[in-house]
Amino acid sequence: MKSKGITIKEIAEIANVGTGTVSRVINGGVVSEETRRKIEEIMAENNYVPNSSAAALRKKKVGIVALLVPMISVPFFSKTAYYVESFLADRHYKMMVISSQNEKEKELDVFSMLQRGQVDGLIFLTSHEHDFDFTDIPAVTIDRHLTEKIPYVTSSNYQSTFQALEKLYASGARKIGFLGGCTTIETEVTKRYDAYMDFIKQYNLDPRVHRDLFEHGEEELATNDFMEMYPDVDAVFASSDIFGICLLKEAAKRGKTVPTDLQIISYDGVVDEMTERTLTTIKQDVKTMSKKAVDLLFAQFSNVDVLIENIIPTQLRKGDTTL
Amino acid sequence: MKSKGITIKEIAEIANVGTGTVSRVINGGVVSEETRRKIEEIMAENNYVPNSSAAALRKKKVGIVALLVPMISVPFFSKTAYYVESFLADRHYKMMVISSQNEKEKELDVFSMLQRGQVDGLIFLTSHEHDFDFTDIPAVTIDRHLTEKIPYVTSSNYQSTFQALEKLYASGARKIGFLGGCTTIETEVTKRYDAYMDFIKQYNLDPRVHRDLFEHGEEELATNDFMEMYPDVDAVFASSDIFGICLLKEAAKRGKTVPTDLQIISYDGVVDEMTERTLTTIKQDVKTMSKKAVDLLFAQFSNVDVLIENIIPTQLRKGDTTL
DNA sequence: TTGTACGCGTTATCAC
DNA sequence: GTGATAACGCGTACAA
Repeated sequence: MKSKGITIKEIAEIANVGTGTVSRVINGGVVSEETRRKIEEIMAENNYVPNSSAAALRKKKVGIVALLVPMISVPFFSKTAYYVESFLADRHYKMMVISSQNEKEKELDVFSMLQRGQVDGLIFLTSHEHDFDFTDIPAVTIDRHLTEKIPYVTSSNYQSTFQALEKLYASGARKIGFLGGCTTIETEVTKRYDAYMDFIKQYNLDPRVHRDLFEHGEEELATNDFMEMYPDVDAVFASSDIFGICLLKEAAKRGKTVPTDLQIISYDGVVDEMTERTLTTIKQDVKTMSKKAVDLLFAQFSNVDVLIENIIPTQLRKGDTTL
Repeated sequence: MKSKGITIKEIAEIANVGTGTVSRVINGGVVSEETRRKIEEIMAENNYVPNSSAAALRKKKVGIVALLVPMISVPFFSKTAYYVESFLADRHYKMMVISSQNEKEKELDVFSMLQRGQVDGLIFLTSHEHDFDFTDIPAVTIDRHLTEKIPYVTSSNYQSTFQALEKLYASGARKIGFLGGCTTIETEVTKRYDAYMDFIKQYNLDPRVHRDLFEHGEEELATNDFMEMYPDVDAVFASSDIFGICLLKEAAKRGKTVPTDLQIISYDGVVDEMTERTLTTIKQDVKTMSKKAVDLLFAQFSNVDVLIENIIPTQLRKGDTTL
């Protein structure tokens, strides 16, 4: 099976036709029904399979898209990967996953893959500054407005957060905190924090913020720090589900009852089935976001103009962590 | 940047050398220090990048490995993907992810990718029967003993499960249940069930089993059914963390206190940070398993003989769900 | 140490 | 509708 690999040329010889005709059979070109059947038969008999690299070399297209994420094992990213892969598969494309672990070098690697023609396009969810020239490269970002040229998909971060905070306020909370990570650069996710700060100002409250360059895995410690800093909080907006869960644990440790002593709303909504008590979350529509990202990329493949900004609505899902 | 793409030939012309010399510079062949420096400079100036498809066509190697999983968003699989990707990256290989959703057609697609030379090798965690000819194909499975030729990596399913059950017994549990999914075919995971049945027999207990072809997402319902069937259980072995979490929820619903009324031990140990209360789990060493899988694959690339069976030890991690 | 020339397996162009 | 043939960009004998 792996022995040799028969070529299009040999198939052509056996069938007494030109290689062009065989190629047309493979690619669905115009071939008489008779010869098509004959060639297909011969291909099946010799279990011929076309060689990807050769086709890619000619067509200047490999049929692969790279997905760049900070860490594929983080639920939001693995869920995104799941949907992206499925939408790519619909178009007979494959997905290559690069888990950058926030290392700049690894992120750059993806761009070189693009230049080498190892992938046709790029979808990325990353948070580094890049001095790369993005002119004319087929790429889409998620949660990041990189340049005026690269379309991006994101959720209604600002609005959703603001509304969630107002909900907490309406339920009586006044000592509302913000807990979350941040990145070295501005992203769409940053707007969750912006919304919080605007809210605090507008409602004339005291800010209770813990926000830093946390690595994945440090959330628990960060949450502990947060509760040390603000032992009196009565509600917290967590900028990701992970922090929401950490808050649940931390509350238990400190004998605080959720949601009576402490309310929690988290962003993402990707751990529904994973938690013992359901978090009240701002649920991102990961499926729609992924579909949009794929669609935007293929629009670029076809040189179709697209909107740069694509905001997908969220849904506030009431769980067990709010009143 | 994407405009044209300069070729090795043009670089050679500019440098007044043959294409062979340029190629040698790229691939680390024997070149005089002087010309090497000159060529490298010219390559940098014209930001030349070698074309992947052309190189792959010649070398008959693309530098890509496919990872086939049922669903990339499931924690155990995304964690595996994370490690596999990182170990592949160490060897300058890329990872393609195929999320089969248990569809046979999609699984077959991966084999065709191998034949087409779109990937060099295959790591798969899947549960379908395949009449594919596995002779001589570079592949490794995880948790599945497919044929005598394909090496596989798994954890000590039987032993670990048996020991966990004995632990429950030692703590006084006598109405011990088994809750988990199963597959259409025998896999290494099946041995967790085998261990349970052997344990029940050996200790002369009554079996309390709910085990079926659950889809991802049906776990909650299945857990409810389980508790309806056996309202009197005092301990449950859950064949995955997901079921462990579902049991926690279900216990809460029914006013059962964990671990006094109900003890839980689950297999996998991949959701540590995700749960409010820490599950007592049989923790698989996913990192070592992934490394082993990658190593086994590359051994095949180099025609090195390898062990077919590779069992990675687990660790019973005491959490909050056992006495 | 270096250059030449051929082949890797396809697709696309063009006459027929 | 079909068959030659020329690319696609690179690696590698082989000769120099």
